[in-house]
Amino acid sequence: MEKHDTRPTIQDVAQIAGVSTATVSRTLQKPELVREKTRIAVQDAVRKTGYRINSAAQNLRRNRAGSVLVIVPDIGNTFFSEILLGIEQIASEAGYTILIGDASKDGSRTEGLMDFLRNGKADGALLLNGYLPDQVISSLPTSDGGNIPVISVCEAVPEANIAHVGIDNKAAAKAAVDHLITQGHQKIAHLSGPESNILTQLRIKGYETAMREAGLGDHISILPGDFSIQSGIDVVAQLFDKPARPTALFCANDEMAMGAAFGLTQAGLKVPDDLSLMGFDDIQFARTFIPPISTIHQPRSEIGKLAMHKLLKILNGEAITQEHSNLEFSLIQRQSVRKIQT
Amino acid sequence: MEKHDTRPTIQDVAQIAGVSTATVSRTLQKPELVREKTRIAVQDAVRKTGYRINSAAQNLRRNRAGSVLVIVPDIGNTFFSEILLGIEQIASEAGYTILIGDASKDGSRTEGLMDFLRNGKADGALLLNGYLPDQVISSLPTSDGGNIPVISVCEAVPEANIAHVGIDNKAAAKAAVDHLITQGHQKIAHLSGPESNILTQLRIKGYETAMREAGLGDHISILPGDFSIQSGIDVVAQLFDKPARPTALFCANDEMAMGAAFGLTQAGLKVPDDLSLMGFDDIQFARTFIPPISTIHQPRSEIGKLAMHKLLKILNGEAITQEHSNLEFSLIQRQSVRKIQT
DNA sequence: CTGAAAGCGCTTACAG
DNA sequence: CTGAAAGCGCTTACAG
Repeated sequence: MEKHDTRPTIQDVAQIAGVSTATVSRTLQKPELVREKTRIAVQDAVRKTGYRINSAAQNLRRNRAGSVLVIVPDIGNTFFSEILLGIEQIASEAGYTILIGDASKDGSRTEGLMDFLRNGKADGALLLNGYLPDQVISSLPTSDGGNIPVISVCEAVPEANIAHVGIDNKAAAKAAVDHLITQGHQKIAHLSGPESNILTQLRIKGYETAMREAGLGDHISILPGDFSIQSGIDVVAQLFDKPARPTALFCANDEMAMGAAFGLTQAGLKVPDDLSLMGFDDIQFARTFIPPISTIHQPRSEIGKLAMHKLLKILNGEAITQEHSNLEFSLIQRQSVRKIQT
Repeated sequence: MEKHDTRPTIQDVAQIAGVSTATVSRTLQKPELVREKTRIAVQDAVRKTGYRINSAAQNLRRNRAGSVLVIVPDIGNTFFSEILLGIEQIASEAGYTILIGDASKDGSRTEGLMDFLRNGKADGALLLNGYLPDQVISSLPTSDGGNIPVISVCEAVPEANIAHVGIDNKAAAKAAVDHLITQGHQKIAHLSGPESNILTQLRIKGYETAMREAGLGDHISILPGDFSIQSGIDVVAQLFDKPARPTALFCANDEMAMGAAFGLTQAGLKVPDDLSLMGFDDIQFARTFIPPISTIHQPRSEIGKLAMHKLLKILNGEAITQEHSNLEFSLIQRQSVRKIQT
């Protein structure tokens, strides 16, 4: 059993292969530069010694970290895991490692996590939490191309000059509400996310647009939530307060829709008989919830992959920041919406 | 806006402070070794230059990676996120960074991920997936204390000489079944995890023990599942095949319990009226599922913290491997189990 | 196609 | 309490 500090180095390989360390390095990094015979000798020596590159040395020499930081608001939220998987796949193909930082919901840890960039522990960052103060941005190191190697995912960072990957949230919210309207609903309320959140604002806009275009402006009713299951449970009481109780509730995410269904059940009401529910995101549990939740599907894996691809381009000095990409969402009809005869 | 390759180094700080790089390093690492006046001068220079340590250089010099690998079978599984949070908290306090590797359910990627250890990209590993072939273990570098810096979490790795943190799964499964028995159930079936899984085996043992001790050995009925929601849905058909349909089903995890509830609902049956359900793990969604799932709670955050603490000890050469620690579980009664009059 | 040599940014044993 | 110097393990421009 070899000791930690006894790992074979490039020196050992060079000695055994009878070449210089430069040749070993070349064989490993750019084999096409090395004569076949030499290459084979080196590869044999690598095998014989069990040599593995020392990443710290390589990174120091290459002036990079070999890793990218992914900041999520909450690791415990299933919405992010598929995005992470997409990111990780592309990153590892490119030889990058992923550092996952949980920024806690209030975003207060974001700044601390950004030290990873400043310390050179990460070469770039993917922000899934829509939070990045201007002063933090300006303190960040830039990539070779002179760009800030940071990309916002799903939640755009308002005003920041960074690239973004997500979906058209306003259009998606409108599609959700349009669906409810198509099913005959008119009194449609909206359970929104936290006020300051950019997604909240876009989804509210989509809701309002759909309602107005259908001549339902008078029925617009926005109830404040915070994306948590609990705020879905809590909204049920408010629903009863209304003089004209809505027949449908469009929730800004699936968790709140599930919470609302739970609260309704506790109050002796049923979904969709007593209230139709639309969610947003299509998280894993929405499909087998009772009843299964109709929702907006986001292509999470694709979003993660595209975001990482873009970041790689910036790191290679190929791309410019500031570009926004929206991927296709889709409407998933399940059993939480009932058709109303009109 | 400074360029990436223009970050201030310890040299710059030394020059401005009028001291040697050694003194700067000491001020940063062991301030008590430096005279106050000197220390202040250095700290001023650090502030003035905006100096941040270069981790790659530090790690190279210290012959460590400064990070630990956490292997999870599936990032998308909410069960792991709280464990991860616990791990991350302790790790970051100790100045370690976390690399999360998704091993995919079949464990086939585990070996690839172990290259992080061999490459020196990680100093140790936390295994949440119960898989580590012997030959991999013997190829791993050891820590200063001569121990293998790997700890299994939740799922013990059979036969491997590595430390472990989790709960007493057999006792927990027995407690779950005892609860069902206390509620008057006799025909209690068990939906198990995948056969080869160590947790599956322990939970089956707990189930069998509880049944036998209650004189219910004849009612033992083990249905094979795989921890997925789908296998919970699929089990419903098998339930109907039985000559004497069970009145309760103990599921080896919450996802399968939720799947079973879903399948039952689709078949026009209700939980707990037609079948009582017990889950295991107490994942986030169990509490607000309809009906809320009775289950076994695992102290996930504590498990993560303890595991990371142990790993740190091994990395510091303080602890020995091979030690097993079980934390307290608890039985959570919710509404998926009905009391049977006897 | 290959090697000698410099250097990436730190840390630390040694000497004073 | 502080500094000069060696060295961690790589990569690469330069020369041949």
